[in-house]
Amino acid sequence: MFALVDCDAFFCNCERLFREDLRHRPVIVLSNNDGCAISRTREAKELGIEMGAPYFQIRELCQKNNVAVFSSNFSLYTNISARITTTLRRMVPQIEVYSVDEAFLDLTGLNNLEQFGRLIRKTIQEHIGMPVSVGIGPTKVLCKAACFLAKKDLSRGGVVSLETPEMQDQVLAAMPVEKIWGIAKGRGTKLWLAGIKTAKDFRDYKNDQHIQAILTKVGRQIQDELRGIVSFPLCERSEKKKEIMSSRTFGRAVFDKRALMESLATHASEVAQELRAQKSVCVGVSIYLRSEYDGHSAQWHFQTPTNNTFKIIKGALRCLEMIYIYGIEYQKSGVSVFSLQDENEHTLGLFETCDSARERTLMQTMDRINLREGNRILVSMSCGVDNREWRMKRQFKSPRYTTSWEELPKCL
DNA sequence: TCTGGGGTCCTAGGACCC
DNA sequence: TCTGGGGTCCTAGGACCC
Repeated sequence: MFALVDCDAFFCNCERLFREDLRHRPVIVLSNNDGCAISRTREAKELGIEMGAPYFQIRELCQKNNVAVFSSNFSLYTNISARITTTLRRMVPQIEVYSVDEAFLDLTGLNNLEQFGRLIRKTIQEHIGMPVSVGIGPTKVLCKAACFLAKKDLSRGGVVSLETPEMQDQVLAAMPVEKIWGIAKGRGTKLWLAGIKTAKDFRDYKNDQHIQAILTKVGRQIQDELRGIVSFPLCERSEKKKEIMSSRTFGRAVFDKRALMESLATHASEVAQELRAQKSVCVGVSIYLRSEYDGHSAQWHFQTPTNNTFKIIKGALRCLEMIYIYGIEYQKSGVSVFSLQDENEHTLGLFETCDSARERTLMQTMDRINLREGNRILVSMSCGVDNREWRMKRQFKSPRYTTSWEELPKCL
């Protein structure tokens, strides 16, 4: 048996720890540039503030209802998270820290699990002051389902156990399929089309091959977990990240290449620092730019096995340079980039005219969206990179494969 | 005017090899 | 004009998570 310990409205409750006066007030925490709400307390949810709601749309609502609004403070949240982890480690032999606000616990050998769940809840509340919900079950997916109910149904006191088949039946039958851990909109729609609407429908669906076909291996694993068969064992996560990214949207439109270079250098050194902290060496760097303005993006990769800040910055800047050259080359050669849009002006894809591979993609996309006669398709055109309004999203990534110097020859 | 940032895993398909 | 079979490795892109 496992347990999932999941903090309630984690970022908000971190802020509340230092503000007694906020205890009963609605609180939200905003993303970078105060763009949108990324954490809401129950009181804020009740006001109708959705996850990811743009702040400019809810500002008035917040003012009217005396909502306490915070910009995010990630170093604080990381610190609180570490304290919770330490407390949990004292209570069970093995835990897997799944994210900043969640951990799975191995409950093997324990009795009275529901009671133990309540003890965990009480301990974290007393030691740190953080409210948590606990879900207990034979697999991680079932723990998640239990936790989902623990958060939703307050009468359960924040702890739900799915130890018995009867409880599993009851909870899964009331759970829409897209609420299952690992099933979101994309997979949810596919299941819906197969007539599978609840978690119980999914668990009891007999045609495993069909699930394999529409949801691939992951879908089958999730289905097994719902049946109580462990597909995702508890694992102490490797401290070594496979990719390290630093990215931030600009607060305002950026046209200036120098400004891009400067912020790229800052990101590059952040990434390099983290890379060395985990004693890794990157295989290369890549950068990714996207203009929210017209949806165009550009990326470039550069192979450079290093952990040296200077070299990483240089690599990133070189990528940027290549993007500029690449863009300008496009203009010179007269190649146009077309974006295909539907009648609502949603971009369906970007295509170049003189590339057969892209043309194939275009055809496939046309097939996929099932063009019917009478559909209005807008084709807009743009080319080049320079003078573009780079507003969104400049990412700097160390590559997928990070390793130690000793292992380096293997990945070259 | 204003919609985050950081990750993981899987698959398809291309390039390449014998 | 015809055009094997089997394998590996890599990458882009999709889907999902918090």
